[in-house]
Amino acid sequence: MKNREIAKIFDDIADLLDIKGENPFRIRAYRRAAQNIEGLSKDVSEISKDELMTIPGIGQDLAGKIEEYIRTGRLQFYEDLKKEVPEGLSKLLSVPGLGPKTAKLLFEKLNIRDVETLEKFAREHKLAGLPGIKEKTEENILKGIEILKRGMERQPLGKVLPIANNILEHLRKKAPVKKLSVAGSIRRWKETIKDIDILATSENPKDVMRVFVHLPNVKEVLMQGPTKSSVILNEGVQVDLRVVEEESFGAALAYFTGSKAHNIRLREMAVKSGLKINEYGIFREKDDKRLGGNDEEDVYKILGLPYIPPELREDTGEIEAALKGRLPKLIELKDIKGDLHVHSKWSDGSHDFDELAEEARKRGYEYIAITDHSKGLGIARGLTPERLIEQKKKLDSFNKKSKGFKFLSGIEVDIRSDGQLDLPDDILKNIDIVIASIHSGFKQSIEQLTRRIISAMKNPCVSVIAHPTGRLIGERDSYDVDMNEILKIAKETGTAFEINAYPLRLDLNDVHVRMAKEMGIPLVIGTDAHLLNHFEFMNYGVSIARKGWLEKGDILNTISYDSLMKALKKNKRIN
DNA sequence: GCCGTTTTCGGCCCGACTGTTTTCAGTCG
Repeated sequence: MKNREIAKIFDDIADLLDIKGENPFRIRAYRRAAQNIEGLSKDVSEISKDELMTIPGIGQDLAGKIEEYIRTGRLQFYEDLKKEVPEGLSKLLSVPGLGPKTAKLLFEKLNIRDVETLEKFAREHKLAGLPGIKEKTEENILKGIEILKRGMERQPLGKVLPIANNILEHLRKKAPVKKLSVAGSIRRWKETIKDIDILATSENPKDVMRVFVHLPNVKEVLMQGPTKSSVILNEGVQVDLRVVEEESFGAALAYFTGSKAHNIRLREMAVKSGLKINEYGIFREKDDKRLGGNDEEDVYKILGLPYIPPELREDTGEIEAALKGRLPKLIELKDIKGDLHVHSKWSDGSHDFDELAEEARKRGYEYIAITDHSKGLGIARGLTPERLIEQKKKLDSFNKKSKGFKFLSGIEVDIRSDGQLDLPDDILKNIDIVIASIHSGFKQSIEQLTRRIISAMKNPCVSVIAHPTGRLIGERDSYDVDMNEILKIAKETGTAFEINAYPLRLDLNDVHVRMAKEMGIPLVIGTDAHLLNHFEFMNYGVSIARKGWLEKGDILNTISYDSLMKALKKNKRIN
């Protein structure tokens, strides 16, 4: 899978061209191509050149460049460009508020080519005096470097979303708001978030802003105006609040939800039909007559499109699908009939079966799978064969007495570093759902890790591979696996893949989910709950599924207990 | 660099804010 690598290179090229002051549309072409390749649900190295050119934003030239990179492992154009523009220079662009023009200026006039030097010069007031730069700009550059250093760039959704919800609740209670919504990447359920965007309507915007900048966890007010205010919270996240007119709420919501690429496509379509879209509404170009904008649906309807859910708005084919009437009917939380990844007191979970059953019933579930760790994870008090058998007996007797709710006996069995499972087959074959996953040896080579997972999938007892890439967002990168290869084998073995809904995992991610769907691999969503309130994470799992274009029928735990048990047996090829 | 029932060349989204300016460039979303 070279998709990420190539996307990164195209993005780098865009940065370098940007600094060179190249044609902005050429730069945009590279960025768009990068984004579309990253979001691609196929392995680029398996796509012919002709087919590459059918990807939006990839033409003759870029298809050739992709081919060159796959064939030779390098891209001459990129190498030449790096010689022309010093490498560190593009790092300057990661300083918020500092763009390509300033980076170029700093390099040419002062030979600044890294952030450290930039900070030194700014502190010593050596930047002021350059054209367009005075004291205030120096200050802003230092502030930008500060933000960069504090790692305030992007934070995991799982950390930011609860903060955003708290703010919404506070504003609803304390401020004179009418309509109120989160927008931006949170609303699109991106896995990492740069800042929290909130949109409101009010008859008294000033009061709303006053309440906002006095939120209890505000650390610094960046700006405060009648329609827009920005603050930084103690948690290190920036929050922007915009108050708009009632009649513009829909247009503004669409606008501030993005993505930018999605918006650009919509506006291009609008222009071609003699229309204009901005954050105030949708207008007829010739006489500026306003056609709509109160509701978000207006924007799509007037363009002749069905409503596109926020999770899909990434310009990764959703507009084309909408035009053809082929948008998926996305899975919803209410479709989920049970959680297939739950830990109990028997290993490192905190609750017994009765507590878990009660919580599950409260959420309207028909079943949950108890999937404790296996013995290899000593630290989590993993189950020995004996304890697993004992646990299954307990669950069976619970099920006999229970009406309308069932436990699946399960296990999250460790895939050892040699690819062997941590428990013997003659034990596993009697368990309803065997989830295999990796908890050690992350540093192995891509070949080793891929082989490890494949050998687990080839074991007929294994129904599901859990958190297949092992990442913890913002803490630990994915380990190296050949996802394309693994999914191909999954297709052969009938193994399902998990969307682990634990907010720091979200593993598979949306791109892999979509890839799995297109390859016909069954998926399950599990929360990996260790506490009762972790059941709440199902929301994240469903959203990643939605972001991966999944429908109800693509997820196994949307079916009834009986059908699920049948499906698991069939997948395991055991009669 | 991409793209096309008006086009294979000449277009390519839109607006706000900031800091530097005296009409605008740079950056951002």
